Amino acid sequence: MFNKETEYALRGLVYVQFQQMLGHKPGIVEVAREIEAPLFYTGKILQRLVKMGFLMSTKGKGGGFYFDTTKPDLPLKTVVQAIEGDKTYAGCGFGLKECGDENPCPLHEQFAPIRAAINKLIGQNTVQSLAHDFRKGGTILGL
Amino acid sequence: MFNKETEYALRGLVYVQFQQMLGHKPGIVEVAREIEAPLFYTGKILQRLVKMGFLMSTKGKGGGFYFDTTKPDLPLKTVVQAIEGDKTYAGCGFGLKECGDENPCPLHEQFAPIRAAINKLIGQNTVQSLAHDFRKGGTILGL
DNA sequence: TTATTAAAACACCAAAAGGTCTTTTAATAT
DNA sequence: ATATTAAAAGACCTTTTGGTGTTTTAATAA
Repeated sequence: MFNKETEYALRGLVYVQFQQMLGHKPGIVEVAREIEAPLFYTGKILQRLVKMGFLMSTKGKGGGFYFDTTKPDLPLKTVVQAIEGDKTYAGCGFGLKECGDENPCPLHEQFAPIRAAINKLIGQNTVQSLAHDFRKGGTILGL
Repeated sequence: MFNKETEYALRGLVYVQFQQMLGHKPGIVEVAREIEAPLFYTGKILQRLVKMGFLMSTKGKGGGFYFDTTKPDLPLKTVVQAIEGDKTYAGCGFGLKECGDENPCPLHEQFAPIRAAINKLIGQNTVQSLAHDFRKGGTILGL
């Protein structure tokens, strides 16, 4: 579905938010271990998320990653869009730029409801809502 | 949705089948032009499809690509699977190997119906059915 | 004020995806 | 037979993705 960077980013963000709910500010080593993603790559991705403004961080002792609680909840779609663009949830199955309701590819009509469902899913679910679900147990973030 | 190779392959296959319905056996140059894909890359992809047994070809004068009409219709899923595996229509949104009904990621339940719909779509539609639709007009294969 | 800690910055590397081009082989029409 | 045509084979090349590692900077606790 999504590329590796997006997958690690989503899992990492949900994990950080989950820890924040517990009053903890995790660092790169902890996040990478818990979401079972490559250590250095996870660090790079978290830092990119900070630069993109999705996440905050502090250096030094007691440092780590956390969310600005004054900001609104973060929809998955916003993160996906920022990392890999809209190719996953928009765009034609045949790769045609002109494909649309007026000028459809042979799959367009059948694909439209699926695309709409994906859009809805990643537009409505947020890092916060998923962290909340995760906290209640029954879901996993690693392996 | 799909990667470039898959997109060009699907468009190319549908175009070849469409031409076959008209009693014509197109070559690389014609296919690449009509589906508006890179010439040499299209050639490479069509040749791969021949090696994979999805398509037939003859060299020399009057040569080109065509389908073995004694074979059953070719579902898109078979082509997609052969080129890029099942990552697009199977697998977890969070990239977790263990994710499933027993051990779900936070998105699993919501994603399940979408994956099922994609599976159905590419499992039911075939190169032949799309070529038939294309022949009736109203759909495009290029741009 | 100086160790210590942890993120930021940056350099680098490997594999895969996407794409181009030339040479070889096979079919066919003359 | 041979010229012509068109696919097959294969050698490269570029960009993107995925990943690793070291050095620098900033925060804090002692």
